[in-house]
Amino acid sequence: MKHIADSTVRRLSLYLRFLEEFERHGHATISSGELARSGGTTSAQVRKDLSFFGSFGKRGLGYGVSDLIASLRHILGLEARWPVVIVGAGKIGAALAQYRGFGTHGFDVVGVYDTDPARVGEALNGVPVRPDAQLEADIAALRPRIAVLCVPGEAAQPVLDRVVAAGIRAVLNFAPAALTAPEGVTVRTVNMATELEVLAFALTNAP
Amino acid sequence: MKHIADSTVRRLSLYLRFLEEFERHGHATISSGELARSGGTTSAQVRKDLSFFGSFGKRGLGYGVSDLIASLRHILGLEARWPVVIVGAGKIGAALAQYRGFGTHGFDVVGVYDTDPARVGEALNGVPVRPDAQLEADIAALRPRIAVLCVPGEAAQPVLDRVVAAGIRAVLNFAPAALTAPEGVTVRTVNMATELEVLAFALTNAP
DNA sequence: AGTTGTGAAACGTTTCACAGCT
DNA sequence: AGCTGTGAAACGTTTCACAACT
Repeated sequence: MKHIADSTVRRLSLYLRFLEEFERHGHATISSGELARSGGTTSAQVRKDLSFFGSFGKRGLGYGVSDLIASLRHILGLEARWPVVIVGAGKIGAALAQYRGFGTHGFDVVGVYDTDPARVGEALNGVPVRPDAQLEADIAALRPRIAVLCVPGEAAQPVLDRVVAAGIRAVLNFAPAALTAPEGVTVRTVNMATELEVLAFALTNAP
Repeated sequence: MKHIADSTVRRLSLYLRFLEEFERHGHATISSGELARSGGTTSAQVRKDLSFFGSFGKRGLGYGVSDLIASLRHILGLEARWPVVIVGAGKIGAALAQYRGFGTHGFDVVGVYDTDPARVGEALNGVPVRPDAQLEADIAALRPRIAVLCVPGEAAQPVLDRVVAAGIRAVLNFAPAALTAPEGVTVRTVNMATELEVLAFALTNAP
């Protein structure tokens, strides 16, 4: 398949959110224009994004809401559930482990790991915090496909290396660190400092 | 000034992180190539990013680390501290309020707000949780420039409208909702579901 | 010799505009 | 008549390559 832009995939995810909303409201069809308005983009952009994967609409009518939901779930790889491990049971890790949205969107937290013996044994939303030393064995046994890193900045690269060695190929990093991973491993970093600095820049250079 | 791409601003923030690291290690100068290697980009990209704002290096030598730190802090608007309010003292809001990185990067949490009387009065990292009804009055009094939204999805748009009406022009949104704001208001949304779905897509379409 | 700063070229993404289908 | 799907055009971003400078 032709390479798909990151921005396109992010918009597909957004479209899916709105379609689910539309379905709850009982709408059966939707046009690219309506979808665009919800997502802050244009109708041409919506049609182009979808066109990379096939044609899902009916000319003159628009898209069937539930059909398009099914197509998007297929495209995004959401037909099966994804097991996830969270590494780090500090404030952020614990908050994420208890976030209901994980489960409702098809992701299952199968383990939370921490080096602090005081935190091990605690149960977060039904998932027990396990010793960090167990990480590799559990990845081998439970076969999670995604790791979420919520460790201190200086621990992030070593933990990334460990989960990659254990077979993980997708990582969501909340640690304040820029990470390097081998080819074939996808890492997305959410960095609070960068987000705030982009806002500070916008405010500083406001009209 | 010519419009600066979002991607450029994000990289400038990253460069600043690395330069601070370099300074702690006692390095006095750095070349665009070294900076690029740390940040996962190219030397041409580093030079181009900086060139939008002026010329900060010495040909044949590279950049003075502390000079470039000062320049980047100036460009990003980090010479004064930025007061911030956090709306929502649930798991994520509380975790953020206690995150030390806020303070060390020049942002001061001046208030945390929640509708739940059980949470009001609690102190998070020295900042008391105040009643949601106080939000407008406190924004008027304390003049924060940035609001961080950690409320449930359905509350996000109403809260955004309130903080905008009260004078806020930059918002970091952790609520699972796509928000619309008037011209002149910058909103950045960090959406867990989207981040995970981008990873699921990458895994599904792996080589 | 080494590295910056920057126009020009290459590349990628978004928007346009319309043929084609319902 | 109305809306999709899509090549082509416009636009934006990154990479190249080299003159300018230390």
